[in-house]
Amino acid sequence: MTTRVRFAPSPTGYLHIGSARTALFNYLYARHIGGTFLLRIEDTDLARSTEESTQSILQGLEWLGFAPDEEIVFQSNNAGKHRAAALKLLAEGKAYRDFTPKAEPTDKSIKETIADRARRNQGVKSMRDNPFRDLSREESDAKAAAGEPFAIRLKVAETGKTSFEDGVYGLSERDYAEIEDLVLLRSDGHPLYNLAVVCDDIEMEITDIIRGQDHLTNTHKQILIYEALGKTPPRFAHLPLILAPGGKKLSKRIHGEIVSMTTYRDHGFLAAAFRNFLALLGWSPKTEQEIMTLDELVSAFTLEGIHRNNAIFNFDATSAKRWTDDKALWMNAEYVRTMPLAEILPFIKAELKSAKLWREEYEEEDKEWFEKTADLIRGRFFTLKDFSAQGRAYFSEDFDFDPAAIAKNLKKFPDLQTWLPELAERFEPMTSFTHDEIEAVVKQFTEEKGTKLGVIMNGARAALTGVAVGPSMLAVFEAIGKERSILRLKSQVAWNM
RNA sequence: GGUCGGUUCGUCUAGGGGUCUAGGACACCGCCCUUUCACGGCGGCGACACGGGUUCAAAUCCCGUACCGACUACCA
Repeated sequence: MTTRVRFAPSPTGYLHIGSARTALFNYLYARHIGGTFLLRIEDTDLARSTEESTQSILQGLEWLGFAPDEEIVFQSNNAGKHRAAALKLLAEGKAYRDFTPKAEPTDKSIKETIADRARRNQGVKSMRDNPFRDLSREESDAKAAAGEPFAIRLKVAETGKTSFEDGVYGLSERDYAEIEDLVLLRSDGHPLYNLAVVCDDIEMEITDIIRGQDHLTNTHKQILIYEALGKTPPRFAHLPLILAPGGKKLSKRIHGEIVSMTTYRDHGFLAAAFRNFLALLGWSPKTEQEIMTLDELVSAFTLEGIHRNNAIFNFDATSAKRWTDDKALWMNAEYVRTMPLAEILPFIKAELKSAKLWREEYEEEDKEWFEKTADLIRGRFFTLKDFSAQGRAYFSEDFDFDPAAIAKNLKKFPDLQTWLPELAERFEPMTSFTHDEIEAVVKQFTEEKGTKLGVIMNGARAALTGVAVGPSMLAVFEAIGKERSILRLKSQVAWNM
């Protein structure tokens, strides 16, 4: 039997970082053993699920490169089957109708209500004391026929325990006494999560369920449903959670866009880099290699490398520099700088296009220049956005000057206001404008002025690129070209700022 | 409250009885290189939650405590 795994998000928000990692691990696991990777959208919570969210999740997955091997399953389409399964269990006596009126919602938070109730029931209430649990079939049928609303609950045995071997957490056992007669079907006829998941996983022939650790205790309930349905449960593996700094839950409400995958795409992250970063959160190849291609991740991935403790996604919302995890940023920079040029070129092109800096010549007569320049400037970039921001001066005459760069490299040396235009004049007669020739001219000029090379070079950098950082200035002159260099050295724009 | 799980540098992690004066990465700091720099090179700072056991030997095994987390719903 071939291995089949699924990623099953509920569309109540965008694809967040924890879900993205769950998708990644499922994907890596499937590819590692030549299995099938499936996607199921768990949209049974009609009140919270939105089409917009589904699209956002799909976009996130597409960006990361995890295309499902078969058609996407929408859980809401299977409600009829889930209902039928509940009815079947009812007919077989494995479930019963509970005529207890639905509890009224309180104004307290849901979590608190649950904890309160649990405390109150402590040592008082048994999990099996539902008055309708042992109602005779005749009585139950009669009440139902009379139109009394009811929910269908699974009849959990009095004694015994469920147990399974978790792929990450090891043996997990739970006494039946700890598990209530869970509701399968609501009184309004809607199936509940645990039933829906089990039914769908059976129908999709899922063999391995890899999901967040928050489902670890749910697993016991689900195993009970598998058993009632007469099916063998699949293998389970639970993943540690990804938490916010301080060890708190990472949530959309308090952490905002930082948890959304689309944020990273929109901030110039390379999917390959983010994937790589995500893989190392909660999993380790147990080697010292950290930069890994997808193929390397696939072949190194095993459940044994997954941790049992939660990981923290580290960031500082109050800092512009650390708006997201340092390591994610570093990883992306590493990819931007060292990826094979041919692989990153399409991404650079897309970035320039969206910034309206792309010119068709870059693919024709200026192809060589473009590739050489892109390769030159990426050495100090962190994200794709840098190509259109810090790198803007290479592709456009309309670029901004960084005030700090002007102050530090230009205005601090007032002589430069006349020197730079003079240097431009030295460039004018040059027939070959390349590294060695430029160096000779600039050095000669520097000596004549009795100043330091750095003063001229840094001043020129600010004038030519608007920023204080970049590659070797000789290479910059070459990349900007003779004509544009001359124009920018002569320009007084920066001086008037 | 109960059940279950977790706890190695600030963060991601290696290590699973002796090789640990605990290794790597990010961040931070310093030095070097350099025309600048957020490049590169070298170095530094920095952790086994706590308390008991077991053992010749414990970061590693056992117990307890603390802290964190999940679940405890006619949410998913």
